[in-house]
Amino acid sequence: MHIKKYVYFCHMFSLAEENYLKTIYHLEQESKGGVSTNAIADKMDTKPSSVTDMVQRLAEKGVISYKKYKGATLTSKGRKTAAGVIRKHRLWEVFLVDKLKFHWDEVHEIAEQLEHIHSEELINRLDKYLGNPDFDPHGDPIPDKNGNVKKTEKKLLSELSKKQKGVCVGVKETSSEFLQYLDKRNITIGTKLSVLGKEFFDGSMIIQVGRDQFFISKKTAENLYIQTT
Amino acid sequence: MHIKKYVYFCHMFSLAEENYLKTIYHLEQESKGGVSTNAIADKMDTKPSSVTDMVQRLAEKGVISYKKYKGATLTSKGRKTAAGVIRKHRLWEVFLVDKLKFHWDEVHEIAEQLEHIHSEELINRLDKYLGNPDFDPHGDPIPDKNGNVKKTEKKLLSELSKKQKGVCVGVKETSSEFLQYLDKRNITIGTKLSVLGKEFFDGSMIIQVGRDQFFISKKTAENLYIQTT
DNA sequence: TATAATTTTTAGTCTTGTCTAAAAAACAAT
DNA sequence: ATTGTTTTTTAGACAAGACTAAAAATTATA
Repeated sequence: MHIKKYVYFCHMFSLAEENYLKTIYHLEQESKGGVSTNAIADKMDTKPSSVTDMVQRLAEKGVISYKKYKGATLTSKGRKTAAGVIRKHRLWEVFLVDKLKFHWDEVHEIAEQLEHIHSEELINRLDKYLGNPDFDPHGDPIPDKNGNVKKTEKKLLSELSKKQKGVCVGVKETSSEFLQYLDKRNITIGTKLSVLGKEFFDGSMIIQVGRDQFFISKKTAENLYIQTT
Repeated sequence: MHIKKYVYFCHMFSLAEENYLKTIYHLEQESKGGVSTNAIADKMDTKPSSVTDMVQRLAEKGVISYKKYKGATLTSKGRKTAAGVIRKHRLWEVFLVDKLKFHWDEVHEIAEQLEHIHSEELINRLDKYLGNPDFDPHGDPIPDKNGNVKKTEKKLLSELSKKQKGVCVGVKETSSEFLQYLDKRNITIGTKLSVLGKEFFDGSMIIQVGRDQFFISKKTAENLYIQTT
């Protein structure tokens, strides 16, 4: 429990605050309405009580709106801050893959640290140096300087039905286990694939990639973003 | 005052700890013998009492040796850790200047943040990407993976006497005021210069740079490293 | 609608890293 | 050798961010 003693006006956010904002940003997109305390705690691997505490302080700072028991929502100021952190994360990922030749399954944790480096000038120069990329190595869009993301109409592979074709444009899950699994099957951003069959009872699929055909579980299909063609 | 309750064995150092180690490393080189509490406090802009506290905890962790009232000295483990931080700092500075085209007076603060990113793989790849540089943009040597620095026989400009010549190989002071001052006089790493005259009573000098001749204060001369030729 | 289960919040504690004020040690000077 | 000054250390407090245990609010269930 924290007792508020002084009001302060600093526009810099701590590492912990930035992580909370980022998490709330992501959770907001998945589920409409306020983001619940437990959902945040789950995603951040902390306890709900810690979340309540922080969320109340963030509300005081004006970056989220929050009513007790009703969950949290980002204000426009909060959303912009969160998008800024995500922008940095994704730009650094591009740097790590394009320039330092890291593999796409190795960059997440390092980018988690780099996203908290504070320097507007740095990120602008990095952006330019990388050729103003629109997507990170996992196909996620990079927010612009104002925090805007152009949304693309992508679907989960699991939403496609038999005979539909498309291009892999991103992954939802970014764990190295999953990414390495995709590598073994030669699936990466830009890979063309088509659905040969879909099983109703377990959601599994048979897909074609190049001249290979193989089985894909529901879980896999729910973590691959496709742009249908 | 901190009470020690549990012994722990983690080999990761916090941001604050890394900064203390780095500071002690630098202070050790300037003055022989243990580094005093006040010296650390001065350099880090903290209070001596905070230093005592931290220094005692660092001693428990085995990275410095410390006797009450006698100052602190890095152990080999501590020195290696400190050199690792400095290695990262300087490699990032090279990146910022060489790749992102920052000016040498703009990189210090950003590198202060980047030096705390934890990833061995990252720094090895960065090193390679930059062409395994030996010196940072200010002429300071970059420690190798094991924390060893090859020492060069450089002198301060203030140590030279009339008619001696040399090449600027580094700066001691790295404030942007000083670096911008040097820029105005076209002095940078690699600049050849010669001492035309030296005034005894105030340590000022007349030097030649290219076809320009100008006056230089004692303070300036004490912050420029020269390799005599 | 009353009760049970779940979610969320409060209260209190802990750790790291900081601070101030005061005590103690070390150094300087008569 | 005693006194004074400086340096260093101790003691106690505070803030951020986390935790546990318990209380309160909400939601689900019968």
